[in-house]
Amino acid sequence: MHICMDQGSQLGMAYCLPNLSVPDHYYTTPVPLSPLQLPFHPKPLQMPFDQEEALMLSSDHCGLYPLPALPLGSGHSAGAPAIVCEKPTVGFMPNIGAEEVGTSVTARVGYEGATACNGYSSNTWWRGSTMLAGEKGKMKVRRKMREPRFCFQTRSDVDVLDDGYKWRKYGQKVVKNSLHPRSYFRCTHSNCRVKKRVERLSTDCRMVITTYEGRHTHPPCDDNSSSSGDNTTTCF
DNA sequence: CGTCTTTGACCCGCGC
DNA sequence: GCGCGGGTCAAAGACG
Repeated sequence: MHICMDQGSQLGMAYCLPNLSVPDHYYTTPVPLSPLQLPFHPKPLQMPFDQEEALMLSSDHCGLYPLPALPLGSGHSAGAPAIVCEKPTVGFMPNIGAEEVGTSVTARVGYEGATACNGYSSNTWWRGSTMLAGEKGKMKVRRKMREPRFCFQTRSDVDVLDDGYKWRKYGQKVVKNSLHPRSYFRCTHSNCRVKKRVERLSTDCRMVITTYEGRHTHPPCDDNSSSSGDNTTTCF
């Protein structure tokens, strides 16, 4: 397995460069990164996807804000020598997300950011936190801008990959132009508003697109015994 | 009985 | 202004 990521993400790990012009390249780390470790998820994912599958990191044009300490593949240097490879799709597209990712044949990881680059806390949200609990229906507080999003695509038989956190499903929706419903999950930890969406590619039902939104405010569950889709673990 | 999933309804943003 | 589509809520049911 390889991790591929474009320069936007690479730079985004260290700097905040909102208007950076980025060469149309992907960078492939020559070192196999296994297990995969996501920026928001310190615990390596237990991914049953094809070992030959390539994973690519990318970010949208304005999403170049600092990633959290990103030990892409713990033990491997994020600044390891990179191999430039062709970018498979259009260049530095805005709003790389599940929709865009879904057009790729290879598995890839995208880091989708909001407009603000000066940190997670400055994202222009219609703060849901301003809504009192039980003040439902006041959807004026619905988020206007999205949290930083990190999406990736894997080939897997299971929908929900174990990333070390405990999720609660709060919705499922059939989306247009997709044969498979999209599932919505929320981190069960209190005060943690991280969400994730899981859907399968209509063109390849084996491909699972997972989109994380937001950052966890707590460490992951340390229960390694949990299997994919297993919600028996405990977060603290 | 507590927790989680399902699912229909509701709300909002956006395009026309 | 209207309709469509995506995202969220919450009641009800399932499950352990």
